Amino acid sequence: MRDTDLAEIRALALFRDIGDAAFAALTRGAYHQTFPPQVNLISEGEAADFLHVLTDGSVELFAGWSGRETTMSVLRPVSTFILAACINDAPYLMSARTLVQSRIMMIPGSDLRAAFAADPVFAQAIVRELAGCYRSVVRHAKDLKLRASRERLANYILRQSQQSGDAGRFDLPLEKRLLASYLGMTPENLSRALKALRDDGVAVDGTLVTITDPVALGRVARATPLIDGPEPDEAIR
Amino acid sequence: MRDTDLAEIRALALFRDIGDAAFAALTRGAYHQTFPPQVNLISEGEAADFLHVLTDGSVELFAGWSGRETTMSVLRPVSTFILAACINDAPYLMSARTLVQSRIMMIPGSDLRAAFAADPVFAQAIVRELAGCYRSVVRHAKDLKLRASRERLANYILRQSQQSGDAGRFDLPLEKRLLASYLGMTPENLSRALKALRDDGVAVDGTLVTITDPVALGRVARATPLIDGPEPDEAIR
DNA sequence: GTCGCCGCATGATCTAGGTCAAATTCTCAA
DNA sequence: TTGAGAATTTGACCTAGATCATGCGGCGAC
Repeated sequence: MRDTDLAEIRALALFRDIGDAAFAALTRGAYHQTFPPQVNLISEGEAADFLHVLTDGSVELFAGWSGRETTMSVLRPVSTFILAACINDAPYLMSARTLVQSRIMMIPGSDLRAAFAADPVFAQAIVRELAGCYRSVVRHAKDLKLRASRERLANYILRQSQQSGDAGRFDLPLEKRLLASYLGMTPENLSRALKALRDDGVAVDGTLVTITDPVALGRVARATPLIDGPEPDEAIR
Repeated sequence: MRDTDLAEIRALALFRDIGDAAFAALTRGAYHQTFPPQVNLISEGEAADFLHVLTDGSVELFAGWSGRETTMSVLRPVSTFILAACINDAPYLMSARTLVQSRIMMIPGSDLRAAFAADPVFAQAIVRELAGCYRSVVRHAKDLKLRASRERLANYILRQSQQSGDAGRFDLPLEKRLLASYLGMTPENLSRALKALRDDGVAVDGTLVTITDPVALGRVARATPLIDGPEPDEAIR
């Protein structure tokens, strides 16, 4: 593995404070690979063999049932995924695929569990990461159960705008059909909802979203930190 | 705290394998209290001060937004809750209230974090517990996003039946309005959905549910371990 | 008992959002 | 540049499930 890659990974909250020995043991057996777009990295139901760390690109976590499929999360660098399955040595509950060309480090689950047992500082970092993932899904579930689709969209736009520097203007970081799936609606309905939000201070041109009236949009969204953050999480950003 | 209580708690997966010193440190500052029904234990947004362990009774985790409210989970003994908020020292994302008279042990967050740092075995147990909670919410989210309400109900009935010894007959462990909220539907619609399932092998009389035709019900439910378990989790059981 | 409340069921109606189909725009490779 | 296929939009329509209103039945307070 390249030293520059290692340095970048070392800077992750998950690895920042652990001992050099533990870090070396973790990365010794690890792969760091580049994948083309649309590559299936893992499929739900399979055994969890590797902790994945996305260092560059974009990865979709999704799940399917009975011919249907839904986007659970879209990850940006630098994030870890499927930590929970890996820790518990359980089958994945979600599948993962690259959306664009992506670099991903894969750490063998056995190494992960060994390092976890050997280094208390690493254990602490793992727990923080896991707790963050947990809270992120809880937010997603609350969003789905408590809000109508237009409200979810309005809040998504506000969150996204804030994460892009709060300039009131940003590019959607994913295809609209995936955003629709993430928000729990159909692409058709997302299209209509975006048009409907014109009256509430949102202008859309292709992937460029502009918030023309933050107050009006805020009235629709009624954002709350208990659903919309801020908190470091692995949801779409 | 009574010795019998302590023994029971000690037997929890979370505490089973930790050292006596760590366990003593954890329980020294802990309370073990009995609460009447319908008592608010915690409210979302508040700071997380205590890890809660339900030792007897039943507790509802719920969340609200903008005048709406939804049941996220209903806990049975013995379960821990709000571990994630406590570990991260972050605000609760969910509120909790007793449904019936309940006994709950509360361990100060500071003690929890101290024990976590001091005892690697405890740290490992915490991570397992957290990973289980995470996977439980992911299942809930998949259930909500991938299934129609009747399908969710059919699967709930199958899960519940299995957890009650698979006799094909069990008592609903919660009020129907709470079940409806947990399943993401209105009480009216739950009532109709239960009636509709008569054609698919389910008979309901009050809180008593009887599966008269497991094959037919299975055809509707199309259960999968990737949503419906089995896995120790903190969802309704 | 019986009064009043609450959980639940049922019917009538409404609507958010899904489905289907067709037109339009975008992407990208030849 | 051009053409094929995909993404998106738009319109027409439909349905799952919400809402509203009413009635029933159990249960606790008095």
